[in-house]
Amino acid sequence: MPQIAYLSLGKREQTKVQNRQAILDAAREVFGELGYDNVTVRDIVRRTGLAAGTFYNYFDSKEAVAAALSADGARRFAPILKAQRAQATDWESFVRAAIAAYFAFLADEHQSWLARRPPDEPHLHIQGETPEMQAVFAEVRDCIVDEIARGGAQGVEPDFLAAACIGVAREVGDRMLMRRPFDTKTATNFAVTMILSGVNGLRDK
Amino acid sequence: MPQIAYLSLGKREQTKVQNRQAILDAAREVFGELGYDNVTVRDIVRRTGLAAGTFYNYFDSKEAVAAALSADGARRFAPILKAQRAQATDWESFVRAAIAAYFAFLADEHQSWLARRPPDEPHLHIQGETPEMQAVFAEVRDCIVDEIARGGAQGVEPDFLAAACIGVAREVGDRMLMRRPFDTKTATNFAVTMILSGVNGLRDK
Amino acid sequence: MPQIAYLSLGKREQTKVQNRQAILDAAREVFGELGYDNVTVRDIVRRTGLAAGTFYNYFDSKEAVAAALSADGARRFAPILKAQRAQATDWESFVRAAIAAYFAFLADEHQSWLARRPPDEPHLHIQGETPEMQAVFAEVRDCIVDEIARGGAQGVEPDFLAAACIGVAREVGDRMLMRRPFDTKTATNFAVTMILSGVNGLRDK
Amino acid sequence: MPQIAYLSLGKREQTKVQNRQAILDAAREVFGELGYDNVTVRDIVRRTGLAAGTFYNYFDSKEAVAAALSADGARRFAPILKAQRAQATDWESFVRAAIAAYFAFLADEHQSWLARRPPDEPHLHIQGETPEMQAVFAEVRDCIVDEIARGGAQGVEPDFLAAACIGVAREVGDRMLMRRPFDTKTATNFAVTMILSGVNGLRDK
DNA sequence: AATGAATGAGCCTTCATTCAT
DNA sequence: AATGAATGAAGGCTCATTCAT
Repeated sequence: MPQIAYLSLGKREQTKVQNRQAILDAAREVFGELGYDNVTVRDIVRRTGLAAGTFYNYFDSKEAVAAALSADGARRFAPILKAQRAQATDWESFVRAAIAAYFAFLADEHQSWLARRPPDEPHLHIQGETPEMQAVFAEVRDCIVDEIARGGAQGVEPDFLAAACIGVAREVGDRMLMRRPFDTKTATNFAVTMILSGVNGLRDK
Repeated sequence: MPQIAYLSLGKREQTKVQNRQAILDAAREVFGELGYDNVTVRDIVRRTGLAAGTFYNYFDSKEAVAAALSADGARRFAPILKAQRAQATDWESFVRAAIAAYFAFLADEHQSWLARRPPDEPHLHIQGETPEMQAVFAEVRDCIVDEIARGGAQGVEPDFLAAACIGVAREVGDRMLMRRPFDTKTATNFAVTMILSGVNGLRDK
Repeated sequence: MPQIAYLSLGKREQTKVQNRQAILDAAREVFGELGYDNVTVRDIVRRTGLAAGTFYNYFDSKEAVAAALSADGARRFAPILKAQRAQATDWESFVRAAIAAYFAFLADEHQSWLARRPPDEPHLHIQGETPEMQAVFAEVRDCIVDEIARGGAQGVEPDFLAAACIGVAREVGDRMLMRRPFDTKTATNFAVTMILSGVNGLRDK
Repeated sequence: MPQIAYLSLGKREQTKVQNRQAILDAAREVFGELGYDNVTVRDIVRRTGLAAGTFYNYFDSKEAVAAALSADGARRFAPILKAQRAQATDWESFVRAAIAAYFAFLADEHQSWLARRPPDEPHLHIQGETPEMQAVFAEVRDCIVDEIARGGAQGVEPDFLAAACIGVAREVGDRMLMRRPFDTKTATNFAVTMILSGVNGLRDK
């Protein structure tokens, strides 16, 4: 018997964890490749190499997997966002913090995703709308709306502003992912400047 | 017998055109209602009242219908965009023209879509990403990229700028559609101000 | 074009009717062989030679087929029962009429069923509880309950009596089917005498 | 260490017996609740709290469990039937004894089954055709056939008579179970009178 | 051309059964 | 022995597509 019991897992538990992770990984992949709506449970299990029925030992449905990925994305992103925001004292630094966090997460996510791919695979279009990215995204949105409510951009229609910020972050982020290497700094600068200047313009009006 | 022969179609051709249009209309509807990915060929055919097999006399697949709708959207949008651009003499007025055209088309499309619905229908979620809207969207993107290339926003990373413009337009546009009545003017002002100020900020840097 | 239009069916309609009948026939068979609960939709279509999906052009589910068979059984049995009852003036002749009708139907049903079988097929256990037989059965039961209520067997617990009659008819009927040739007359005599004497015994008590 | 060795079982053997019994009990329950055909091995196992695989240490399949239950039912019923028959000196008392034994067992079985249920459970349809009940039933049938063969009802077609007795017993028995409280006496009187009078009528003929 | 039934691949899900632990 | 995850064969059902009429 292992001495540090709480750290060791029996072989059974080990494969269980591995399988669960394999399913999540496979799901993340196919969601990215085919788009969430087009993915079938079979697509997911096929990629894991597991048997069809095994999937249902771990998740009830495709939706359940998506929810798990969502939660996972949010869970991993939240600390990053939080850390960045901790340093933010004003609206400007807040915007920079949030955007930077988002882009960092985005880059990291795709980096690891690319790393897992066999290098000779043709060109694979990566779709942005995976469940976890949506979750991360929602978090940023909330964060911005929150900050606007607190007066970060007084006199500006909050709904539209949040939407615009999201729009800039999303599209510039996607653009950033199309270049190698990922240059989060440039992208962040661009997006932040654009947003802050834009807001100023709106305020003056 | 029609008097203006070069405008008339034989009865055969006439129904052919009608059927084709019926399929396109039905497709537009169900794409809007169920979301492109969730729509089946059967959904489309059911709404036309045509027989299942007839569909294949006109289109090869759902994708083909989507492509046709795309083309249609672009075809209807192009003149609008062109007219707006014709008046634009500088970068500012160009941006305003393009955004205004996009929002106008957006509002019009949804307006007519809503009008076609029986008014007592429960709550119907409108899905934004119909094929034709994507096409319209792509056209705007091209237009912006084009203009940037011509020097509308010198010194600014064109890729990112186009992306940012698109992001703002798309998200603010969606937002606009959530309010009744559709207020294209406010939305346009917002988006245009945001973009122009943003670009100025980027230039100064 | 055929002259007697209302009697002719296009080839399409013809196969449609044939297929529907083929499904019903196959269903009757497998219900009899495997027992209703054990039968799958696939069992039914397999026997027809049709494709899996074709089944659903005709019926929504196994239950729907069962209902159709039920209705069919009842529809074919009702006139027989009615005709027999028409001659019945008293309780005795009514019982005889009902039992005779039931046995006649039973024999006929199995006769045609046997006829359809290839003669060299091994020995096949026929299960009595097909949906249509249940329907026929229910009709007889109603009929008896009805008659008892009208005073055919005064002083006797109607519930139990109907149950007992049904029990005798059912079991003796099954027994009859085990012999060749089917001897409905003997079986009817037996069941009727048993029931009538039994009822007399109950009355005297 | 147990004192009375020949009666005691090692702990290993003890749980073995217990598990086996747990499976049988669970099976009896679910067979009664869902109907034999609808029950899956998983249903049985779930109710025992044992692991899925454990089931197969005791039985090969659902059918094997059913067989065991059958044997069990027969084993418990046999002494009752035997005791009743011991007092029977003639055909009449034999019939009464057999029917009474059957109804008593029937009532007892369902009584205990009902008792085990939580009283507030909605409405639960009790399915009659559990394997053990079939076994008990078969025993009665054999018993009757046997007795007829011995001359209890001379001059009457034995096959049909046995069938008729079975039919009456089965249907009246089912009827009895539909009323509360179970009135075995009335049911027995009814069935016995019906059968004896019926037989007399057949003999006279 | 239009029709609409037939087709069969493929999806989701359940389940009996096995087997490594 | 007990465990419970893995397996893969079905089963119910839908759908794109074909094809005889």
